[in-house]
Amino acid sequence: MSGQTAQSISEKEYTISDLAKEFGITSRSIRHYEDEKLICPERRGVHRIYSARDRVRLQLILRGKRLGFSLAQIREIIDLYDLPEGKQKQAKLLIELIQKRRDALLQQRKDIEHMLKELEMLEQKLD
Amino acid sequence: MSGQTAQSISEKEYTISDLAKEFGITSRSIRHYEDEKLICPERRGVHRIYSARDRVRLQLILRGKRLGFSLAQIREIIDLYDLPEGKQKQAKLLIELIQKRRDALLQQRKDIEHMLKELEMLEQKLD
DNA sequence: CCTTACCTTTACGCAAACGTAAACTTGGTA
DNA sequence: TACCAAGTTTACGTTTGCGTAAAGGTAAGG
Repeated sequence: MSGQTAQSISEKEYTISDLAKEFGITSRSIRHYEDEKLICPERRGVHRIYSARDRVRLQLILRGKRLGFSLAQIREIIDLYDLPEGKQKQAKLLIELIQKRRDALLQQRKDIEHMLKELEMLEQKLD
Repeated sequence: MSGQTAQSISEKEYTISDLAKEFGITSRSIRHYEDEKLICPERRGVHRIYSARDRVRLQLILRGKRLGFSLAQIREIIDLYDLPEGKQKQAKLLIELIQKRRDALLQQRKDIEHMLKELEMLEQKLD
């Protein structure tokens, strides 16, 4: 076990390779996401310590990647979640962003339905 | 109108810029897909002539792109559609491929549902 | 024949997203 | 205390997916 000595449960901590292994990526990738300001773990000395919250961020990043977003786009989206709870001044701008995002996702969902049907037909053709 | 003189209807032909305009991409991209063996239009002299079938291929390519596949992956998928109607010898191998493809798509669909819900919540937060 | 609009190939350029090697620090274990 | 696995930074290399000239061929109209 790594990074688990004696701390309040549910406030888990992770090393970079903990997360790398869990999500099947390299440490290099995770550091790269940090370079690109997508995640910013605590430092204990020089070592990176990832919180449960950081882990969730990483999940969001990977989900975004699976959906074909660029890291820059993913950062935009993630930043939406981190509104200081009071800064709704730019709400209108954000709504537009969200709208666009949703349109793209709905298109993707259509694309997926299409492909699934076509794969199904292909499979039947192969009997 | 371009590339439309007097030919049997439903056997339409398209120039490269016809398709580029229709799908909102550049001719350069289409030629690039050809370089990568994703599409292979007829040549009339030196000019490319795209059939209705080619058009469909291009649609498949773009759909694949929207889904985040690489051109190489898209070629694999497209090649599945072009089985010489008799070569089901490797059917088993193909079924595996299809299975994997479907799993990835189902995962993506989940991802999209996730994101759509979260975007919905975000939007409500901004009232 | 000349212009104009569109097509062609060739080839170098570039940003994104890491891979990879080098060279060093750190913290737990023998 | 000496060691070793795992962490760190720095920096250059690689692949993918086109962009973007450069330099010219082609087809139709005037």
